[in-house]
Amino acid sequence: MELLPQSFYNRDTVTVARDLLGKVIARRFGSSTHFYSIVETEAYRSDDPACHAYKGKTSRNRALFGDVGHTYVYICYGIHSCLNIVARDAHVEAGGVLIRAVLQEASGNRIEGPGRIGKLLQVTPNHNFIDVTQHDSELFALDAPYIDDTRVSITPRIGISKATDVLWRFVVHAEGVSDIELI
DNA sequence: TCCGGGATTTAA
DNA sequence: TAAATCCCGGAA
Repeated sequence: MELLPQSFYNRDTVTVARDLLGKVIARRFGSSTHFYSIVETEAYRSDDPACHAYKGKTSRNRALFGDVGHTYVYICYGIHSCLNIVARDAHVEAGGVLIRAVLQEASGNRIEGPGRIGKLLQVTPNHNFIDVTQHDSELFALDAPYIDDTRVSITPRIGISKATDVLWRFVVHAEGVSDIELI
């Protein structure tokens, strides 16, 4: 499998969130590497009140302003480390895609919830600024076939109180399951 | 130094 | 549906 190039992330954050579905996150643990395909994402842009970067750069969110294709990890509710990949085009100052659910390739298990993913991948705020376009990084992302629209639900983002109208959450479901059952 | 927000989780 | 949870950024 091929690494996703930096140009993949240098597009509108919402587009990248959509296109990241089905792509593979690889986590290197010493000599072994584990692979997870992404099945749920949300987009956050600095022109969006729900984004951490909405009020400008701070020491917590500064990774969102950094190079695209790098990680942004933040702590939520004091305990959960949540993983994002920085992605934006030139229209915004900052932006990233939150990884909300993955499929563990080895077992086929679906892991839902950004906090659980942080735990599973053992990421911490020390894992900010990791370049996921580099094969030797602890975390990197690989290309995979595009997931057809018929298998994707598009919904408002969850867990937030601002900008709940935009449809910036993308969820992959199995074939043959209707959107209505899932939303 | 201190206060409170917070892109969650879990249990009932 | 509601309560627990607690670190850390940002302001004072």
